[in-house]
Amino acid sequence: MPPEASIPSHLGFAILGLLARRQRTGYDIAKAMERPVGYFWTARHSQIYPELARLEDAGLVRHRVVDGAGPRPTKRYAVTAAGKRALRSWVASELEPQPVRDLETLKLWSVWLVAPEIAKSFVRQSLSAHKARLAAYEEELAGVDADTDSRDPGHPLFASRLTLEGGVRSRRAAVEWCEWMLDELDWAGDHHRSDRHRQGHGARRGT
Amino acid sequence: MPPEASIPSHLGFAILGLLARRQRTGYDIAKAMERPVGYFWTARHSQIYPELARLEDAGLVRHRVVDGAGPRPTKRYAVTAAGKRALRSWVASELEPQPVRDLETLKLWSVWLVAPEIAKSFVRQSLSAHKARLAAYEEELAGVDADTDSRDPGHPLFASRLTLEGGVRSRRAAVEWCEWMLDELDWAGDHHRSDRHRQGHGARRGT
DNA sequence: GTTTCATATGTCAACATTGACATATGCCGC
DNA sequence: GCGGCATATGTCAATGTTGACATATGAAAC
Repeated sequence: MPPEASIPSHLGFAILGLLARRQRTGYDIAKAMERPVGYFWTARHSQIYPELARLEDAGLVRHRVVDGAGPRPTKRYAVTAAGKRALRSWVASELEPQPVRDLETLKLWSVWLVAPEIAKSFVRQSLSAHKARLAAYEEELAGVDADTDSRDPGHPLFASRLTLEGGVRSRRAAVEWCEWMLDELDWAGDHHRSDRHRQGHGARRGT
Repeated sequence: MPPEASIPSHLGFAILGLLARRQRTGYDIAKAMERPVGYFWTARHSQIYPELARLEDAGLVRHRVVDGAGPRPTKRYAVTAAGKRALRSWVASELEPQPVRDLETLKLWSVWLVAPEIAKSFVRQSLSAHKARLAAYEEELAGVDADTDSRDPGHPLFASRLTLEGGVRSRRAAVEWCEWMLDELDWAGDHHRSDRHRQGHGARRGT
């Protein structure tokens, strides 16, 4: 029996999710954390290798040494039956609210401090980032969508299709939002200039 | 001159953004990190108090002791001129790509492992959370929108309006996405069953 | 009257995450 | 043949973040 299997961290479940689809080396996992898993969860290799060791201690994954190019033995990991059970029960568990950390919105929240022109250049940066991500999602979704396996709710591609669809929808909304903000800033900039020249500085408050 | 002002952390800028709108105690900041700033950035008081001390060391905020109900002296913080400059230049700086950490999508990505019925209950949980958040955003936006200050690009409420509009749009997209997923799961669940039992089945709607 | 809640500030251990350092091989282009 | 890149796994110090512990007062609910 493996040591008592403590509940893995979020990263642990991200790794189990990858290994449940197919076996991988730690290096493969690190690459997947850029794309496509990196679209919603990221980690560096320096976090992945220790986490794999912890998962193995808990009996949720195991490895076999294979041929490879590194200076150390290359290890290929696979999920165990216990690992798959842990993953399944995590998916079925209540979705706890997660801390939000959105740097883009945080910056935008203080955008009233800078001139409308600078605000517009900020929004344009956001817009192009969202557009690029949208294009990536759409391309990947087209590939998944063409595969008939993506209609089978028991196939990994089914889940890939759901997540990609969400990505496309949220990025489309973000692109439209940025375009709306540019309109607002255009109008506000003009308006502001017109009655810019004198008004008192009263005590302002905001929420 | 204060000690050399190192660049504050993201949390530091969140706090500066709050104090740039008006003075607050550490406790007030902690409450604001639930709502409305908590909509895009969160922190506990155990993180806020040390950060305020660091910001003060860097000369970006200062405090005055006021009457209060706590066991220790109550401190009211305000942003300094240097703090406002730091915040402004951060807003104008390039938007660095941020690590994504989306637990909801991470779970969904492994949803192929569970029965469609369980998947549906997961999506229903998401849906109700998104709907609740959407309602909160809409209510807050209605209040901000009614204030004419929210049209002035130099007023905090202008920035509040932009961020809330983004919140409304993204949550609306999320609600529609969840409803789309429920449709997909309905159809896929039926399809799955009918395949197994060799029964005929009707048409489905488009992607 | 007593429990509970909001006010109010702090510390600390544990865990999560990043970025730098460390290492060695094979392949490709120049 | 040499530089750069992909393969491949690891450690470590520093920073970010959480959850628990600690404390005291006034007001409202029961």
